[in-house]
Amino acid sequence: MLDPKLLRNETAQVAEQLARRGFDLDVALLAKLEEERKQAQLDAQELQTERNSRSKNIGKAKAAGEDIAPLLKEIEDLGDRHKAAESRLNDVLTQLEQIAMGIPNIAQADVPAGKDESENQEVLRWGEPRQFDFEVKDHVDLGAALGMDFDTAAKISAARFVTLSGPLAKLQRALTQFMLDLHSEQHGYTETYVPYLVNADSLKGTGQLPKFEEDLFKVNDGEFYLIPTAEVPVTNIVRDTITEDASLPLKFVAHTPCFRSEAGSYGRDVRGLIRQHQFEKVELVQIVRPEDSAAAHEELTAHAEKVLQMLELPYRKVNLCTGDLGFSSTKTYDLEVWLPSQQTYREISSCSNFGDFQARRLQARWRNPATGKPELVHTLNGSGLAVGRTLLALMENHQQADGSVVIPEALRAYMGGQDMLRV
RNA sequence: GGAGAACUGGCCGAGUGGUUGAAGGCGCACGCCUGGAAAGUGUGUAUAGGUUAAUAGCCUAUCGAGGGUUCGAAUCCCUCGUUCUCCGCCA
Repeated sequence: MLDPKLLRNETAQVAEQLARRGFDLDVALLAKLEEERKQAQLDAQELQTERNSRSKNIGKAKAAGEDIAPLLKEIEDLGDRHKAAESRLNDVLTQLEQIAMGIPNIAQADVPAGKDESENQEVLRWGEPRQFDFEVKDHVDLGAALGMDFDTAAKISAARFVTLSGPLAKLQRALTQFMLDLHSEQHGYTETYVPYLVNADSLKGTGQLPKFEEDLFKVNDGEFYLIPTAEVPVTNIVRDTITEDASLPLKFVAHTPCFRSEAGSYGRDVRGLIRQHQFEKVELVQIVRPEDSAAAHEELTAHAEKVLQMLELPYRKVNLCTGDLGFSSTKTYDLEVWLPSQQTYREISSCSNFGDFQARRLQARWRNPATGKPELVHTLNGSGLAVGRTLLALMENHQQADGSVVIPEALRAYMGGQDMLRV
């Protein structure tokens, strides 16, 4: 959520900023509702004040043993008037709230303007895509011989699920362990275990609700939702809390499965592991002082890049343009790994700085020693990395002519010293 | 799943319908006292919204959350949540 004061007082500038990312703010409607809100609030408060003072007087009169009947008669209709004023106020507030919850974050100044992903700005490339002297297979073909089975998963559940068995299942676990160890031991994150079913308040806090409900799996009639990313439970650790200055920054790393309905993506990436209803991800989350968030964003992205580097996977880093930027984000770097089978870079990590946007919804604050007051923190997160996509990227990039897959050096300790997945 | 008890400010804790945003204590901040400290002592010590040039003043809300009763609710009623105890079940 944007700062309501900013939205109120600087509506024109906010609208201009939002237009940059293709969001059309209804300035006139907002101004009208704001005017109504002000009047309704004034009315309600005025009646409230009167009721309070009248009631006090009745109390005094009663204590003094006077007859309070005439006093009661005087304010017969006050209650109704007050209720009416309050319900008017609530109507307006609800409308304003709905609008506010649907407004995306404002992009930082160095986010390139653009309409869609084609206008994202490449920041850097790391590693050389390997030249193969044989015909490359994609991970589905490679996986068929190594224990990756989509048909069995479809029988058990549906399309967009997978079963892994044997060495591939172990490799996925090894990747997860490797990432968790790297971030917790080398990068200063606290390993964290969180619920995979969350309530609606948590999803509102991080911005998935109310706007993106169709992307989620709903459980038990809406009592819970399956998490689409660990960002939700982990960031919500600080919901409704005031963190002491000395404790900042908070850095969490969590491994969780992620569940996405993929409504609206029918026909896209139907083959293979790229787009699944259920996948594993290691997520990095940072809660920082506002002035530190830009630096933290660079740092967090570098932590995710480190994983790709250690796994010897070529990638590029892109600064998402305004049109491709996520709803809650002020700035996002995507890391895209090279996929030989597709001869292109595909997203494997998304690292975002949300500014105070999530913090405001979460009421996540810190006590600023300079002011002594609770102020909103900044929140960030990034995949470090999406494990399923890492698995497929590793298979494809490190495949051999005979269909076996070389295990990168950094991972071998997690595979009992094994250096290759043999067919 | 069943039965019972509880939920008050940073913490502890008083308060069963009337000037209670809330006694008292602890903690914290500043001052006095002291050679310095402790003790003692004085003052202050929430969050959010509105109004405003103002983090001045004023108004409003907030005693787990949401509804209700009432002129008036921390106090009465209902629903929900959380914690604790006992029973059942269970990895």
